[in-house]
Amino acid sequence: MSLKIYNTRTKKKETFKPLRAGGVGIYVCGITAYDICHAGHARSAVVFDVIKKYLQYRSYEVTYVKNFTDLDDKIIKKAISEGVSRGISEIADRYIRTYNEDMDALGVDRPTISPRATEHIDGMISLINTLLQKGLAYVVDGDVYYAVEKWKDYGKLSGRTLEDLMAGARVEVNEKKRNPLDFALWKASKEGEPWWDSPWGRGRPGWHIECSVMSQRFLGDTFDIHGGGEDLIFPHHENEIAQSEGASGKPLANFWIHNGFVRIKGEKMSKSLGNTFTIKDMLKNYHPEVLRLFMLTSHYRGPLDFSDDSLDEARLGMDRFYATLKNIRDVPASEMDYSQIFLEKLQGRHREVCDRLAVLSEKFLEAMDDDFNTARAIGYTFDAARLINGYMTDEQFTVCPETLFVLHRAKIYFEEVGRILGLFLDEPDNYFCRARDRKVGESGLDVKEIECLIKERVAAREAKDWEKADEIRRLLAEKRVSLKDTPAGTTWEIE
RNA sequence: GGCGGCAUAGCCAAGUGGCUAAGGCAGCGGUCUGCAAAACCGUUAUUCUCCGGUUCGAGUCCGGAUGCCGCCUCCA
Repeated sequence: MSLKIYNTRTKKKETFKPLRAGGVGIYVCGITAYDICHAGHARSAVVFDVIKKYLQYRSYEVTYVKNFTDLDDKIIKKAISEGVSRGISEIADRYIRTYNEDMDALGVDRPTISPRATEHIDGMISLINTLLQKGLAYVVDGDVYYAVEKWKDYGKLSGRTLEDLMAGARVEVNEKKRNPLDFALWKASKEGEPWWDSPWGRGRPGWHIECSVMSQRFLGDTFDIHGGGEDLIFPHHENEIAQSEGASGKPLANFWIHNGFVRIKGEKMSKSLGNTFTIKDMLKNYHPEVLRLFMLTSHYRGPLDFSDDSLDEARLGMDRFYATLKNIRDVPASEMDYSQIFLEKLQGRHREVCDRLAVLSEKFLEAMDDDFNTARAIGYTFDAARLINGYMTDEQFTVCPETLFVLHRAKIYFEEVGRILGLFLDEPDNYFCRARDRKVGESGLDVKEIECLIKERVAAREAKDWEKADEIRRLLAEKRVSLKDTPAGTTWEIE
C-alpha cells in the first residue's frame, strides 16, 4: 500500500515519496494574529493535524512547521485602534495565546516549530538581497518589488499565465511598480508604523517573504509538503514560489496541499461577509471531538457547510461511537484471564468478528492512503461500531475469555483509528457527562433533585410498582429530562 | 471580464470505467424491553442536474447546456 496525495501543482493524485527516507518536512501557513479564530481556521488546523498524525502513524518522523504572522497591516491597525502601549507584539501575543488555547481544546497537536515573522527579519533582508542580485527584484523609493515578468514560471501553481492575470487585473494602481502584478518584498515604513533598518532604508517586509524565509530556515530549500487554505494558492503561494525558487533555483515543495473552505448556507465564511463563528462559540455547544468528526466526514478538499443542524447530526454520530466504547468498557472484565486465547484458536462468531474487524482496519488505512479520505475511513469505523454492537447484543453473548479477547481487539481498533483522527480520546462517561452538564447549566435544573427522583423510581421499579415508576418518568419528562434504563442502571439526559 | 471547482436518496456525504451506487441523520417494518430509550435485523437512489459522444461497459472519461460556489483585494 502506498500513500497517494493530491498535488495542487499537478492537479493529480501522486504517490507520496519523502525526500529523505523516514522523514517528512511540512510547512503550513499559519494565522495572522489579530483576531479570534473561527471555524475556517479550525478546519485547516484539523485537516493538517490529521495529515501529520497519519504520517506519524505511518512511521515517518514529521517536522511540522506552522508560522505566526505577527507583523501585518491588520495588526498595526488593531494596535493603533486600541492604543496599545507595547504595540503590535502585544496584539500578536494575545491572539497567539487564544489560538493555542483553541487548538489545544480541539486536540490539534502543537507544530514542531512555530516561528514568528518578526524573528526572521534578517533572513528576509538577505533573501531580498539575493533576489535583487539575481535581477528578479528592483528598488523604488525605499520599496522593493518582485518583477514577475523575470520569473519564467510565474503562475504555475495557480494555473494562470501572466496574460490571464493581466486580463482579469483588478490590481490597485501603483505607479512605482513596473508591472501591476509585481508585489512588494519590502515596504518603506510610514509615520507611526513599526520599522527595521535595511539597505533600502527603514521599512518592513511584504507579506509573502516571511514564509519563504522560515520554510527555508527550518526545512531547507526543498521540502516535502507545503499546505494551507485554498485561498492562499494565489497570490500567496504563487509568490512564495517565485521568491524561493527564484533565489535557490530549486523546487520549493514537492507536494502542495490545500484545504477547502468553510461555508455558511452555501457562502464562504469570511470576516468581510460577517458570517463567521468562532471556535470558542462552537466549543460552548459541542464536544471538541464532535467538531472534529464533523469536519472529517467530508473530504478536506471540498467545501464544508457549517450549520447547527449538521453539527447536531455529527453529535449524534459521535454519541453512537461513545455508546459503543462505553459498552465495551462496561463489560465486567474482573479477574477473568484471556491471555491463553489466540486468534488462531478462536472459532465461530468470535473469530468472525475478529476477521471482519481486521478487514475494516485494512480498509480504513486504504482510505487514508487515498489522499486522506477521512470520510470513507469514518464510514468503515461506523461499520466497526455496528459490528461490535451486534456482537454484544447477541443473545449468545456472555462474558468469557473469548469475548474479552474480541473486545480487547475492538478496543485496540478504536484506539488506533482514534489516534489517527484525534477522536475517542475522552472517557465515555466523561463524554456523556460533559454534554449533559452543559445542558443542565443552560436549563437551570437541579441535579440533586433529579437524581433523588431517579432513586425513588429505581426503588419503585424494584418493587414492580410500574405506575409510580411511570409517574416519575412523566414528571421528569416535563422538565425535558429523559431516562434510560440499562443493565448497568438508569441514566438520564436532557432533551 | 480572466482562471478554476462542484452538481449523487428527504437531509449530510463517500465513490479510484466493470461484482448488488460506502457511511451518517431522518422515516418505515420487525426483534429486544414492565413502559421508554439504546442496540440489532430488514427497508428507503432501476439511478447519480440535463443533452450528446467515446467504450463491450460511465456517477466515474470527452464536448455542450443549466445551476451553485471560489480565486483574481486581506483571508484558513
